[in-house]
Amino acid sequence: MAIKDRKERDKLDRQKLIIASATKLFLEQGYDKTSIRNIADDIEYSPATIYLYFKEKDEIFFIIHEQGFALLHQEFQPLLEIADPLERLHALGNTYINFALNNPDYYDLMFIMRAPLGQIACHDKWDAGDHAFQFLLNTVQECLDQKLIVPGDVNVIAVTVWSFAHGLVSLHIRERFKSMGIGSDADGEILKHAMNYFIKNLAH
Amino acid sequence: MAIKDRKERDKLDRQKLIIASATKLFLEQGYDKTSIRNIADDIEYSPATIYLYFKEKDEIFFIIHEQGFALLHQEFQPLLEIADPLERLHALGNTYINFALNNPDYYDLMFIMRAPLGQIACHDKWDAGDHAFQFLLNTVQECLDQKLIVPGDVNVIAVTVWSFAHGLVSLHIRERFKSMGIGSDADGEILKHAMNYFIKNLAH
Amino acid sequence: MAIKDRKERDKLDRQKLIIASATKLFLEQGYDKTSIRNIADDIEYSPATIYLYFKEKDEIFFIIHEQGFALLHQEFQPLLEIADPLERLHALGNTYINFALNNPDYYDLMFIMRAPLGQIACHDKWDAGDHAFQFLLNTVQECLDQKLIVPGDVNVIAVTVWSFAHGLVSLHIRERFKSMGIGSDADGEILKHAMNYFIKNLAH
Amino acid sequence: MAIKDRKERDKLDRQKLIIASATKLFLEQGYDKTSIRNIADDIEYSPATIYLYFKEKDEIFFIIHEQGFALLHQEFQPLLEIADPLERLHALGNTYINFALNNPDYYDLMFIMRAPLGQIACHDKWDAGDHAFQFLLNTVQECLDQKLIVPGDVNVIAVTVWSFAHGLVSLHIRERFKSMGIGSDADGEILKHAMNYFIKNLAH
DNA sequence: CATGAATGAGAGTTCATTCAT
DNA sequence: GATGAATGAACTCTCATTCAT
Repeated sequence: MAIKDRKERDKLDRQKLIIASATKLFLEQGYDKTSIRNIADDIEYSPATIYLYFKEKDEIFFIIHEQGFALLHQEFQPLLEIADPLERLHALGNTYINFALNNPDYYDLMFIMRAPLGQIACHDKWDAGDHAFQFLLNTVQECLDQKLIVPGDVNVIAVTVWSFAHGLVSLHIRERFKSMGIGSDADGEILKHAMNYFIKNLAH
Repeated sequence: MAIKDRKERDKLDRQKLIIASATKLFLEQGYDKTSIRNIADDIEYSPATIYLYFKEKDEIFFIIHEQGFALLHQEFQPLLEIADPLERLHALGNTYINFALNNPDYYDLMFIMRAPLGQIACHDKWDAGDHAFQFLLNTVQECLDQKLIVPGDVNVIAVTVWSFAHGLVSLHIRERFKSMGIGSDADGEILKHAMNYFIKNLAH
Repeated sequence: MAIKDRKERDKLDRQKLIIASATKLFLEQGYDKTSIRNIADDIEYSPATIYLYFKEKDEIFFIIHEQGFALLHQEFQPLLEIADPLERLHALGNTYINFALNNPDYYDLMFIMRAPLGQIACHDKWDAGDHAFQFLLNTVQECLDQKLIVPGDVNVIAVTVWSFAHGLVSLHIRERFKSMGIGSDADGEILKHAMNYFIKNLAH
Repeated sequence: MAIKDRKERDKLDRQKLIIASATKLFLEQGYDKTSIRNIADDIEYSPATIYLYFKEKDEIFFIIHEQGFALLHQEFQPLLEIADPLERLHALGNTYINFALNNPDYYDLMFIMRAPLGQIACHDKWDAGDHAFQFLLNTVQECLDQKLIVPGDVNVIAVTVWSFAHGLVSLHIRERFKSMGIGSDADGEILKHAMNYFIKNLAH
């Protein structure tokens, strides 16, 4: 039994090793430029070995995808302790921006990239996302209940908030602000200012 | 003369054919995965033929880009006649959304896709984009001057507006609302509602 | 009749035009890098036009080949007037070197390049070459008759002379002296010195 | 252990196979016209396989080059034992000719073919060549010291000797003697006679 | 279990050449 | 007579993937 256990543990270890390397490379170079061979070289195994643990390249990236959502979820945890829902909403926005700025490649994979993933995965994949959106919905609902924000349909408002935040960071990540010559963007300062302005409006 | 004309027309037609196919494929598969061969297969010409009309792959991308901005610019024209700046701002947002919904391929290419923004091209290419952003800036400034919106830095506000609109349509285009199970999105109705809510907030 | 004549003349003119351009490009860039399209662009005709005058690329280069031999032949003419055969032999060597240094691409095509030419051409092509070799043979024979050089078989001696001269210039043209770090070669001075030494030996 | 050894041997065998094929094709068609595909077809492997053994096309060429020089170097070894420098010089010439006649493919590659002499490679590659030339220089110098040959600058004389030998074999290899109708050349007899004559002159 | 070896498919690009007009 | 348009075949090189060992 013990032997079997160890073997399983070994197997998991190597899976983790692969994912760790893949994540590293992916975050460094992006999806397309991360090849199976790169990963194999990095972990000093042969490319064929990787196929013992994962069916195909996309499967690896599916896992990275999930990790991204796990990470985002984790970042959201401290927010639960903020009592005031409006304040919590604002913090949510800032946390979202920070996550995107600190993990642009995760963000890209999670919210921008055309998914290279098989359909089957589709359902599971978004559990984490759904969860996060629920959190947003709840917070907005609380704000509405306490009349802290301009009244409206809760779904519409949640979509508004998410869209705004996503627009901010995705234009930043894909460098459309730079193209437009919007200056102080490099440090992401303007993103915070915009978020402030947006929340101020909302709270009216 | 007539013959010459027809030939010119034919040539333009074939250019358009290539561009149309390329646009479709770029959108469907992304820039990297769209090969000259794919395009050639799609239009049922040989790969070499494409090089008779375009110097290199990037040139095709560049032209599509430009066309997209030209089209957007055109859509913006009628807005100049709206006297009230807040009303104009609202119309601008709706026009932007409509453009994105009607031309998701162009929109993707112009504002979402990561693509080799060739150095030389970079400047010219964004003239159109700059122009559009200027238009937004001016409108926001007028709104501020007439105290129609919550006061703030004009750049921050413009970025806020653009980000919101971009977030809306890009989440829609990349089907992240669907993934989230946000229902009535198919018809894009929710986008309009969100825009209404956003503008109402702005106008306080 | 006159019309027919003119047409023929026109045709020849255009052939010459093509050859002139091809020669220019060939001498500038070498055989492989000279494309039909280059030539067509240069003479401002379409590539297809060139095929009205020549069956294929090689045919053009066959003619250039012939021109090279004609040119070499021409350079040899003045030597006929040198009465002393040894002196003539020396001058022949120097002329050969000069021809190679002044027309390295012709030389390459004539004496170094693996012929890309059809077999048929083979016979005619070398008439000029034969002629030149005859001239060398005769001169050597005269030297022998007048006991001006170390005695030996006339063919062997001719081969010796030609080989030496060819070795000199071909190592120079293909830059093997440079590779060897033989310094003053750039100006070709060493070639002349070697020729002097060689002839001095021959004359014992 | 044995297994590992065999695998290594197999690997080397396949490298040799590629090199052999490449050498053959390079010679037959020239560097430019020899494609990786040609080589792959010839050895009945896929083009991609070749890249498992060599990083790029140039590397193959470079290795062939080196091997050629190693072989030539080896052939020169016995000559060191010849005490008389003039005799040694003569033997050197004959060895050079024999090397060229026995390995026309290598010779072509080493001394005739035009090929992209990659920058980095350039230095190392010619070490062997330099070495051989040094050997020639030393021998000539000894001949001069012992007053066995016509006096002159040692560099000039070495160039003279090398050029002569190179001229002989390269005209032979590229079949310019045949074209000229110089008969008994097939067996290479005339080359030896020419070498004899040349040395006799030198020794005067 | 791990891998060395291999490959088919595909990338962008260029070229000599052909043919209907 | 001249050409615009087109193409097949070729190029070097990379990649995800497979399979015998």
